[in-house]
Amino acid sequence: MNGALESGTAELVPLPRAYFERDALVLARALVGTRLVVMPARGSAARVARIVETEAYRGPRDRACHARVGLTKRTRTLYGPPGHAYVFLIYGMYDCFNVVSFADGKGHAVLVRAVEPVSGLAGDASTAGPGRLTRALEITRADDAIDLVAGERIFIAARDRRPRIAVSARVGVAYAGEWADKPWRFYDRDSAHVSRPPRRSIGRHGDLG
DNA sequence: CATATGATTCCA
DNA sequence: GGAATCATATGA
Repeated sequence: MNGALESGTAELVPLPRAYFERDALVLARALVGTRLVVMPARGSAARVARIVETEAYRGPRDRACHARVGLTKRTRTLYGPPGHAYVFLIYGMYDCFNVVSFADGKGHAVLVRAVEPVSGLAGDASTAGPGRLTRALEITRADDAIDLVAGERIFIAARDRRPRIAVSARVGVAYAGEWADKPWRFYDRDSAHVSRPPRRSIGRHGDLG
C-alpha cells in the first residue's frame, strides 16, 4: 500500500505554477477533468474529487467578476498571484472555491462549481454545486489564499482522461448585463454530478419510451 | 452609521 | 415562490 495519494496508476501530484498562468477562460476549460485533493486533517485520508464544472471570471472588465470593484480587502487574494485558492462567503452561508489565474494583479479566477467523488468522501456527500462541494471537501474561508502549488493542504492534480466538454452561460450572474451571457461555463457532459444537468433532449416527439 | 445585496441552497 | 444569513460595498 503506497498511501493516500494514489489513484489508479496515476500519482496525485500538484500541477505546477505555469499551469495556472493562463487566462481564466483557458484555464476553466483545462481544469475540467482534473482532480482536486484536500487533506482534511493530519492523519485522516485525503479527499479526492474530479472537477466536472467550472466558470471563468476575467478581471475588472468582467462585470460578473468580483474584481469589478477593484482591489479591496475582499479581492486581495483574487488580485494576487496565480495558483492560489480564492475562497469567499456567499449569501452569508456558503463558501465558494476558486483558483486564481493568469498573472499577479489581473484579477482572474476560475470558480469550481461541481466535482464528482473519487475517494475519501462520504458515500452520500453531495458535490454538485459550489456551496455543496466546499462543504463535502471541508474547504472554508480559512483556506483563502492558500498556495495550491506548494503541496499544502489543497492541491490540483492532472487529468487522467480527457472529458467531453460542454459550454454554457455562467450561473447566477444575471445582474451583470451582457456579461451574464458570455459562454464561460464549462462542464463534463458525461458527468452526473454537474450542478445544473443539461436538459435532456426529448427528441422530435419526446423519446422517453 | 444604515442599508442593499450576492459566483447558493433548501423548503413549501 | 421565498427564506436563510452575514461580510462587503456603498452612500449618508
